[in-house]
Amino acid sequence: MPPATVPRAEILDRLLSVFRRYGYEGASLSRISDGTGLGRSSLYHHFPGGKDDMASAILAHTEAASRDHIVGPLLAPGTPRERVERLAAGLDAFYAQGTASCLVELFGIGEAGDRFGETLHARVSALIRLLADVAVQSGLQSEDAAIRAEDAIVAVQGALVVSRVLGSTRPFRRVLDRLPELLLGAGPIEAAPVRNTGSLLG
Amino acid sequence: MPPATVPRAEILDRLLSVFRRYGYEGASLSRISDGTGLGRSSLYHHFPGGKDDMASAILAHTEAASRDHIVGPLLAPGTPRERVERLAAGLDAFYAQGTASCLVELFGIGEAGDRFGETLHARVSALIRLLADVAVQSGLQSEDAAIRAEDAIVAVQGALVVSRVLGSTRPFRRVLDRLPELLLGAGPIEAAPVRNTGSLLG
DNA sequence: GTCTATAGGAAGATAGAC
DNA sequence: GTCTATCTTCCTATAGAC
Repeated sequence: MPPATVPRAEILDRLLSVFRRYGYEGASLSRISDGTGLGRSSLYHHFPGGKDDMASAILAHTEAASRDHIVGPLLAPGTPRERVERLAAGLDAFYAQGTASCLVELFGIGEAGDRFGETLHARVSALIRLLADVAVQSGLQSEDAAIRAEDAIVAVQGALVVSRVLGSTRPFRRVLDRLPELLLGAGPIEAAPVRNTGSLLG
Repeated sequence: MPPATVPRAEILDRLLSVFRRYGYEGASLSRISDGTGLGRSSLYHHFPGGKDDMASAILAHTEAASRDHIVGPLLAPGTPRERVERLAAGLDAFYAQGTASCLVELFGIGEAGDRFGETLHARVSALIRLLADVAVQSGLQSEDAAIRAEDAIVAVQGALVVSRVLGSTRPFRRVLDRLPELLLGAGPIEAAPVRNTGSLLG
């Protein structure tokens, strides 16, 4: 069999799916080998540092994917609402319609957390700041924007957890649908949903 | 039962903290032994089935704790708002002010997920139904109540993830503060959800 | 109930041929 | 780049004394 050269990006995609399935600690070299189709030696050829090296490469790889699916849509031209709607579509792709665990769950616990926690912290912080910028550009005040941005990330992460445990992508899809509203507030055309702001009942 | 040197409840608490620190796969018997102060043989004496047995016992143990901190406050007498406020206090205790990972992160991934996923699914589903009941009792329509209940759980789970990765309990505390509003809608007196709880990114 | 000791296997990682 | 073979370390789990 000739050397069926597998592109590095493809290897990283397969690696990520193994880590997403088993978590960092649970992803043994045997499972990684099975999941990627690469033998142990091939794995160590591509990632001399072993699992740690693989995880680092995955994080760098997902950062690139994040630029395509998340940061790009947010920075591209358009109204804030349009950009957030594109972001929602990008998140849908990035998280495989809500079936994929978030990276914090995979690399933020145990020894992996000690090793990669700071990287994840930086990534999440940067994303929150980015979302807050968009909210500010839509006219919200700085403090309100920061809170909404954090709430939006909280909702996305929580939806991934709940979707997984319930075996349904519905929570994730609902959060994505509400993302523009969560981040920017109710739009000018579609009135605020049954949000009971003036009732005197108690 | 002869006098046990360490009460079973205490053992389970220590066990849970080890699993919360390392996750299921990462919690090796050595680490469990260190974290609990029990030798290997003692552990197998208390849990003949090994790690699987320990995790099962922890899940049963947390179900009891859930009755004290979560279900109890929700079913105890009082207005829906009072009950949800008590629930928030119970969640605060249950999740150690937001510093503890949720069980879905620990036991819902990898082999542990195959083994305990159904249990977690049942637990989360039951909790969502319980929250929806309270929302209905506060006057919300059934569909709205169900959605709000799910959103509330999404927010709590997401806040735990984000709080951990940011190294700050603020997201979790903010979600608990907003929990009555999330679940029941804005109250009759304070209508504006705009709330200044401090600067972001701690 | 807890100890020491150890079995049996799987883990991560490496060496050298091709 | 991939293979087979192997090393060391750590793993879960058990046995038997006290």
